[in-house]
Amino acid sequence: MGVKTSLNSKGELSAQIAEAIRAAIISGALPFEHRLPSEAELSDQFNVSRPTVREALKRLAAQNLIRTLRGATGGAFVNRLSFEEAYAQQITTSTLLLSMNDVSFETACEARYALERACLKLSATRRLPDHLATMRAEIHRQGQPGLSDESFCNSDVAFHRALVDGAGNPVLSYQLAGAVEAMQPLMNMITFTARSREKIICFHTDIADAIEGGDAKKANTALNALAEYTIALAHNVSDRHRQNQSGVDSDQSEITRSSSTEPTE
Amino acid sequence: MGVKTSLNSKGELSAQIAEAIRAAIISGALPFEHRLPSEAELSDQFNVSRPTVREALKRLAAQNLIRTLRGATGGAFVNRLSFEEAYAQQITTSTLLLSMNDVSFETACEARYALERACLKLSATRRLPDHLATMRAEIHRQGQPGLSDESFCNSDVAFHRALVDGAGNPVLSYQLAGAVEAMQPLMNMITFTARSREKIICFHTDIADAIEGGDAKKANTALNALAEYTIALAHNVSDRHRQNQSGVDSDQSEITRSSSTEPTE
DNA sequence: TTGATCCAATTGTCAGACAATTAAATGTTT
DNA sequence: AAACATTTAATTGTCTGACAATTGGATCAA
Repeated sequence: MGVKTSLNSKGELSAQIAEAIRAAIISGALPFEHRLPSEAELSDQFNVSRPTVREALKRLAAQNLIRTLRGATGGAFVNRLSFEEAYAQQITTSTLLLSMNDVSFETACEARYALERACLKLSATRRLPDHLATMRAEIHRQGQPGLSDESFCNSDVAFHRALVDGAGNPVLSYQLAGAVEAMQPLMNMITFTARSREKIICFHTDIADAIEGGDAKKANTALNALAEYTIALAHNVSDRHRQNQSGVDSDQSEITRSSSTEPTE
Repeated sequence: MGVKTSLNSKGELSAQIAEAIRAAIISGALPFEHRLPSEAELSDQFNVSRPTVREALKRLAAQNLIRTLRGATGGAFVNRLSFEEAYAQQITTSTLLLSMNDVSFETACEARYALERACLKLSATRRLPDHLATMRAEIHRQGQPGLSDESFCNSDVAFHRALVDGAGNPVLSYQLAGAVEAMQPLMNMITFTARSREKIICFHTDIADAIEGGDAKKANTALNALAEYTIALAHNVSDRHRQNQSGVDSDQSEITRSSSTEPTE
């Protein structure tokens, strides 16, 4: 029996090994919770050293494909990708993509509201009392005086999450999580005046009312109004931004310290 | 100047280091194409060994956050996440999620068509001749006799990709790529009869006609019809499937060989 | 100036060791 | 026999030091 697996392709060994194992997982040859051979056995099978195997396993761990446990019964186990993990991955990827490709606020906004619009009909018929309660609660929170911009944006995200989750389709929620959450940094750029908050809350209330009444059409109208208003707000901000902006080129080259760091020596 | 960075938090060092660097990248402290310190310098800064640093870097590489190059001017460079890479990541994550959480065909289908519906309006007004041409070409291809099920599904995906891309919003395309592509394995399970293909082509034609005429409403109607029909088809298949299915439990424990492998000794 | 050669920096890989962790096996006491 | 403490073995996590492979630039010669 061919226990040894040769790798002919080119490139780094750890990448090849990671790819081989990933393919095995995706194909279903390695079922969930299945324990991979130990690092020592793998390095034997692939005829490489243990550090190389470890680099391969770390690659897979970074993609949530496996978890590793220490100890006598430890090892690397095929991870069942949960919706939670998928959400998180989706969000980080979306956030990075947006921040790295200077997507215009208009484009991102358009995408976000277009996607949300897709949920309205389902949400209007299926939303549970929970979702509605969350929406109402967030609206209330948004009306609190003295709420920071960041908190307001967080609440905004929570409101829309509830709206999306109301559709009762986890796949839909997963797909939209990235769109909604990834917008947050961009949203945070907008300094909401009291007046604009008031209007936004008004739109939110309209949406919640429509969802409560099962009126998808009315919800759609309200969401459209919110979308238009948001984009208009952003337009103002970006105009002001353009005026203030000069060629600022930060030249930091040190890695930012993690929260728990201290200079040594 | 504190060159050394201490890591107080718990867990594996390589994970902590990866997280610190990832945070620095996401925060923008490390701009694109910026070269990270060499592995030796990093192991100095974080006060760990080089293998540990390497594991951290491999984790980041697996997430497309950095690339590494060998040689005198080599090193690890902050990678600008392209839409292409983001697509690919999005698709693999979505595919895994669906295959690992036995999402019902109905749920996935509903999500997919709901998302697509979000693009119709934009696509009807913005689509370029290219998109329309692709849609027409794929429709034609779908009508070819003797086309394999897999090719038909591929063409189906291409058709819908064109529809989505017609909206002219890369963020939207990115978000939907996962939904559409991840459905393919599920779609492949359905054996399309000549009769059902004919109907699907009919719906596709209706959609293309509507998009060409800029009639979002008509396109919406056609897409709804297609969605209903697809789900009905799937229902039949899953019913038949249920009858045939008994508890099959494969117990493979070997890692599938990569395409270029051979048993040794 | 051009071309070939050498050099230094850097990542990729290896080997072997030890630390840390964990569950199971073993032994001991009640 | 049951409950508890101890040992043990397996496994991952980390370190050290070394060498190979690669690659751009420097050096030097024609």
